[in-house]
Amino acid sequence: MVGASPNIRDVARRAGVSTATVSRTLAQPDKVREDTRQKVMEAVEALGFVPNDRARVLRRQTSKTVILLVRDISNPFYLDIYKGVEEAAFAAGYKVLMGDARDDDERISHYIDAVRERHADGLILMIGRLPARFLEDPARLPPVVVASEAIQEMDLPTVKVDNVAAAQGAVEYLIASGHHRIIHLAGPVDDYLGTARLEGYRAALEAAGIAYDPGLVLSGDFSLVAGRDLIDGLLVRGAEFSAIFAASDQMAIGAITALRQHGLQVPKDVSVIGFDDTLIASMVDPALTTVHQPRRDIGFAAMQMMIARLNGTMTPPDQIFPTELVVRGSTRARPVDTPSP
Amino acid sequence: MVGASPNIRDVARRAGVSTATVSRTLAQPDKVREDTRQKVMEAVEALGFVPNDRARVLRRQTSKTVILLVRDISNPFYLDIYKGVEEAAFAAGYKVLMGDARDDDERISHYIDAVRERHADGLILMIGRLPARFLEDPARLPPVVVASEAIQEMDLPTVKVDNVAAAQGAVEYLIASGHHRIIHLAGPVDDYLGTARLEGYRAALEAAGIAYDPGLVLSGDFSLVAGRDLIDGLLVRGAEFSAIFAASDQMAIGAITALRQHGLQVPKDVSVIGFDDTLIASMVDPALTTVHQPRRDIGFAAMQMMIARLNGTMTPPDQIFPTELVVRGSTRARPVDTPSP
DNA sequence: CTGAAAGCGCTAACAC
DNA sequence: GTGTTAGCGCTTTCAG
Repeated sequence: MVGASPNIRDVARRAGVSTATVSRTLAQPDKVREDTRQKVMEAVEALGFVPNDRARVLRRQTSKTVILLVRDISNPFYLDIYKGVEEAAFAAGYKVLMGDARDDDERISHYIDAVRERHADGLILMIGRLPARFLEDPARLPPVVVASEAIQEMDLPTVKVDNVAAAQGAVEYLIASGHHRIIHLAGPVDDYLGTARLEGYRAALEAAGIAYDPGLVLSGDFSLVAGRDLIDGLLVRGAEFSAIFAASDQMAIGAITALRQHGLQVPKDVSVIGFDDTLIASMVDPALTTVHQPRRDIGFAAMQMMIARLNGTMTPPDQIFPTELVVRGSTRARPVDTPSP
Repeated sequence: MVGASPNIRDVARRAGVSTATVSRTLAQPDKVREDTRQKVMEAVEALGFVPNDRARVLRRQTSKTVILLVRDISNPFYLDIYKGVEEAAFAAGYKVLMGDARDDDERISHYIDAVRERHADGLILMIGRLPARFLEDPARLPPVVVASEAIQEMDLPTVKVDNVAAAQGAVEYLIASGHHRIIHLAGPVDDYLGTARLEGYRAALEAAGIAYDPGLVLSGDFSLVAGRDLIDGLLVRGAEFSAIFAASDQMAIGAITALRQHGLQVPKDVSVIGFDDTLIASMVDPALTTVHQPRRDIGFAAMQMMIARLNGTMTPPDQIFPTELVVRGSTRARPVDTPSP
């Protein structure tokens, strides 16, 4: 329908100048005489010229773009991270694209290759593992920064919170409230995030002299559905417990749904703690007690680290952000004076 | 640290062939003799060569990439749309990138320009408006398909549901259950989605002989926070109503939060209907009555339409998908026999 | 089946 | 201040 879009030569011809002048006018207007600039801009406007960024990138050898690869785009946890990344990126003239790994090796490879194919200059990873081919040969990795997660087999620049301490704090709070049989809805236990929070859970138990019962630990993928199904299964099997510590708000909310379906009330019958302090945590009923993470700050710092790497400044040191337990309505003390029936 | 990545010439040199042969080996292996191919592949492997896609695109004049631009990435509604788009894209060898418009003209322009700069071949819009410069001069738009929404001023290929009928059906259900004073939490009323659902609301009222009261219609941006704050404001002002029809699940859930904070119960005191049937609708308590949209199908169809456009096949006709009212626990009949106090 | 060479659209030296 | 020219890395005729 529409004719092929104009290129820099069309503009040059129309303005009666060379392509170099057009390029200069667009990039450094002050290096061009007033009337020349005028002519060029007129031609640009008339033709609706937009420089072909592919050609520009090919020439400049940098795309000023970064890809943010997340574990599961449907977890709202990543949204504020994204915003933090974007803020830092924008300030430095970078663009951000977001990709969904869905915990799938093929997809992960796909995005890593996208960077190697020069679609982007760097990759911010929010996933817990890497396909074997990259572990074997780290030279194949483009510039990478890990945010919130960690790749256990490799020493990559990382921005995160102290997940062990955060989890331990949450579980200690439950124990201090009189709970002893505490379920842990863990993340995938084969990667950092899952194991770190599980470790915190175990540490709190140990500190309180409570024996660790593997039967109380269930592993899921941080999603609503996982939380619901795991707790449902547990209740069907007749397990007994008075509290749940979930490794994400999503799993916590899913768990509450399952508890309700079995006629149990939160926090009257079961106390529940989540992780992340996403927006929905304060909107559900009862509002969720959860571990707050400074998501925006994490994203911002990760992007800054990325920029430092890209600029060749030596690898920046890892950064650890603080967390905070936000107590809301989904937890309460277990009445100690009530004798069991 | 790592040396610059190898290019096609490095591979050619190492394999002792021309760059053309390397290119051919990678693109059409069967057009190359067995032993040549072997030599080339060995060199590729040894060097860890990944073709620079920017250069390839520059030469081929097509990027096989599509950008999906959504209104607000934090609304889970878009996730299944994205999955549908991606499925259709993958089947046809396309990649999908997702951008967040945040209802902001500058961001919208940014993404449209990204396509015009050849980062992508086409744009799937899930936003309700376009910056003026594109309305004035449609030739400036790259290949576009609109999904779920509509740009009122322009006749663009569109995939959506019948929003008027869907909204009308939901409100008729409330009326049939005995509700008369029904709040409508509308979307932005200056674009298609907001006005279409409002129109359905009005039509249902009119059909039942209920006078339209503009004071019962509140406009928000489909978000959780908007739903909560609008209903909160209403209750503070002492408004009376027995039901709410929200233009999104997010607003409905936010509304329920506000109702609770004012001591009102759902559905005992107020019935609530949402729109979209997102995952969370079935997980909250009470589960949300809502209008189901076939999100995945919408996304899939939109991408197929995009591919048809890109292939030059004439502009495909618009597509309308059916919706369905899913009745759950957040609505109930208003007891008619109870005299008002 | 393979190689030489042109060129995608742009930028950056280097001249003038 | 502006033009000429080489070339970013790849694909694709066109010869051979």
